[in-house]
Amino acid sequence: MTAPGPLPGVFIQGYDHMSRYDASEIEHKWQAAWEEAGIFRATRTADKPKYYVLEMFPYPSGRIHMGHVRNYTLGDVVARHKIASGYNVLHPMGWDAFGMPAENAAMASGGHPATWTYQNIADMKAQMKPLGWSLDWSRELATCDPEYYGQQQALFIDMLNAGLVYRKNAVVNWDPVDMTVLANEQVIDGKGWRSGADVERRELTQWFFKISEFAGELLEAIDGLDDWPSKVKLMQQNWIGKSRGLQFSFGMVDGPEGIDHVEVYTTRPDTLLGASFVGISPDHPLAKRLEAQNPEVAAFVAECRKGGTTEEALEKAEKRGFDTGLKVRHPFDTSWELPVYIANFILMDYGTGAIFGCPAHDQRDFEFATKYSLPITPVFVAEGTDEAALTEAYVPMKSETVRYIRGFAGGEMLNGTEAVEEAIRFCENNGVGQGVTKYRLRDWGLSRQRYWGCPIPVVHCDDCGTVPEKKENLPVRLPDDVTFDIPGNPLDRHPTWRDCACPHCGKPARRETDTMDTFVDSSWYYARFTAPRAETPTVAAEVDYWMGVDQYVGGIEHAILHLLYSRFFARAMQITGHLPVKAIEPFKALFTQGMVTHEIYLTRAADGRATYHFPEEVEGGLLKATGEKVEIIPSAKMSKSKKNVVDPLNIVASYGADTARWFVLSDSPPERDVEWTASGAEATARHLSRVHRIATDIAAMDNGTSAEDQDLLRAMHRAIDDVSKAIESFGFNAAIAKLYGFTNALQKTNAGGAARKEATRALAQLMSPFTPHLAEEIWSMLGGEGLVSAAAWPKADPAMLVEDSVTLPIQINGKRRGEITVGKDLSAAEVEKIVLADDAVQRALNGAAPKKIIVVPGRIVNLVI
RNA sequence: GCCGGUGUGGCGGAAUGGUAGACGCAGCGGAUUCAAAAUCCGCCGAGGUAACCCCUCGUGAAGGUUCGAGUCCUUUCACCGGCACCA
Repeated sequence: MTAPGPLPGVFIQGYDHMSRYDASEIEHKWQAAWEEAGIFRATRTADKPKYYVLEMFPYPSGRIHMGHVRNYTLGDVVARHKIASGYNVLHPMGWDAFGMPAENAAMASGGHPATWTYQNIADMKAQMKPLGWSLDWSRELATCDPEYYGQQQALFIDMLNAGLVYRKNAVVNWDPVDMTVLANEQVIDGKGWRSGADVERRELTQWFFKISEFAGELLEAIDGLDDWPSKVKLMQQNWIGKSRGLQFSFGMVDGPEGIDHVEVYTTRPDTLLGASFVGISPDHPLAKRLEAQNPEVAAFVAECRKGGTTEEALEKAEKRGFDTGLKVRHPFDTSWELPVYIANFILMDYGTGAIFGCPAHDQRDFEFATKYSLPITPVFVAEGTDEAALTEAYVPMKSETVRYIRGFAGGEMLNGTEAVEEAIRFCENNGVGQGVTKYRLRDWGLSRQRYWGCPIPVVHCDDCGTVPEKKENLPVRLPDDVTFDIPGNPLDRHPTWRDCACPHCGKPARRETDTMDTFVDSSWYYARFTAPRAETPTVAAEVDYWMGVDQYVGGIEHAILHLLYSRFFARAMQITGHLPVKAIEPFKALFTQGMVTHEIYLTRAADGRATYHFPEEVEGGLLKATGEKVEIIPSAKMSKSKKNVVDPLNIVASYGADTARWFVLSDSPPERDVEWTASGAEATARHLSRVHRIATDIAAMDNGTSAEDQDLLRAMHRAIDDVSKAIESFGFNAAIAKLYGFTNALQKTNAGGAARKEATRALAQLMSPFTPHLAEEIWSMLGGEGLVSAAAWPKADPAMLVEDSVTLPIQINGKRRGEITVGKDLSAAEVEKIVLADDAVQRALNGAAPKKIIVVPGRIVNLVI
């Protein structure tokens, strides 16, 4: 990392007032003042409404980045505005502190994950404090603290007792590098989301949360999340994936012993007469039975499992099947027999793990049927066409009406949705299966074979089976004496940690050595913040008062997993008595912010290989060191490997926290990406310096009056109104634009000292959510009472927002041709008269009379000629 | 492939269906200065015009609705993001 460079004279030189803008001095001073006043400590009082603002807590990597700065500044603006607006604000901060990087660090350098993690927390906190966020640090928590994870264990036990947790054998994604299981959601392109290793499929006994039982409820409740981005809601809806279909059985002709049918699920029962084969998953019980008996099957199945789920594999891999030789009978015609294939593209986790293939109307089935020379029988054809040989599957939209040539229910002309419902009704009436609603959402596998996570508080006893630990024995602490020199789970190989007494019968027993997925930790921290030191997971009075979170702020990358898990946990905690019903949706409003991006600078070697350069190494498109021209890639996500990073510490050291805060909010709407530019940061620093100078000058003025006082005060009220509205609607870039405008007005005005001082105090207040330190400084310079951070938010006087006269543009046939200024209450008829007398209008009319005149009061006049 | 989102000056972006380009950056000109930095003032979509005026064009493209469209509708292109052998 490069050291903060010398300042390019932004606020030092040439500014020869007695007190120049020294960000560092100001920021330290006011942070100390806030600390002393304790104004950010959340208190529960009956006299004020509450407001809970929360940003997604960070992983303690040890270093904050610009994304953090933007995220926490966004939340801070909301929090500070709400404090000033008279709310008891809860704005806490903590650490998502369990997880693999700590173990990786321990493996790499031989230390202990706890040492590494707590050092990082200390470092990161030290980096965060100078940003001046209005956080209640007294509520700080770390998920790796026994104080936290002990309560998580209590919660887990309650959930276990409530039947929300269970154990089952399951095919899981095994990360061979990290030696751990990954949730389906944590497998990205067939690779582990952290290690990047190709994921294998293995069968293990795993702990699961019954989130799928809540699929319907979680889906329906999305409609009530009015203050969530519709994009996130849609992503969750798709993830939960509701489908309507028919579940039914194919009877087996000569099945292995004990297996006389194959249960399938289909969303297209209307194509039943186009069935040409039955496919089962390699993990289907029938496949397993055959695998045990037939080495050929075993080989095929093993091949499927090895092929795994990597994207290339799936892309390249043909649809492959293994003909089991078994036959099933078609439910409509028992003499019609279909072959049973084990197929590599069928997932055991979805539906029943078995399908019937209708090659005519499913491209995947079509390819499969072509490969294995299975019949391809169309069930319907496009309107106005006749049956013809197919070269690819015909898959129209379900809303499209088609002509059924092998339909068996409803009419001939139907759209897909109607046909499916008719087919389900027909099948149910004829005793062939039943209509069911299924969800794509699967249960949440939470077991991890890792050390640095919350131990699952259960005990395995030879006599009593799997029993929860007694609550009085919580927390089940992680042992300190562990090593990480070999992969795998240190808990598993610890000499004594596993040994314990059965909580039930007292005999010697073994602890569970799985720890919890870190998504568990972050699924309830929002509730824990309301009583972070309590000896129960939550405290009724506190959660009743503070929950739910009024504004949650974080990245879109958590749109599905974290947010869905949290919604599930809120329900589970309600069932187990840890949260009130009103907090069933934990996050009332969600805001997802964009990234901070930066140009990438690179030079290329002769062979075309890129070398990346830090922004500090580049000036004017040239490398400082060699003068070589650099290639510039615009607007890329900040990434250490591409070196297009800007260290917040350098920015704070060079320009101050207020500059960093202002700039990350100024240039783009918060939900969009913002590009960090050196010139933009410098311009921000210049502007803040200018504000300081203007305020210094005004503070030194006499309290005179002038004819322009009213104009300035009108501008002030206009600014109060605009900025307040912009803040409330997350238009922070717009709020900042208005603050620029108001500052310009303040600089140019000839108003008297009294009015200018009043306006400057208002400016300080309006700036305080964005640049709180400078705002305090100005406030105190101008004789503001107490801290501006604690002062009541200013209110715009409606009377001062009304202009006496308005300027109306005049359009002729929709094109602007001139303007008139008239009294605000002038009648439409009067306006018409004035418009018609206007020179530009006369010229355009050229003697003719207008066909039509539209007068929109206070807005515009349009003449049609 | 499906589902979203976004396309506006050199750049980031602003515009309840009502003056397109607020505000900022960059750039240009000027004041100040011995000079520079800093600061202040002004200009800044394209084209036409000697020029103020004024005129023409202009919000990815093509249509449409409307007195009036960046905004609404249809079609289309490009880019970004999410999802997927999901039965």
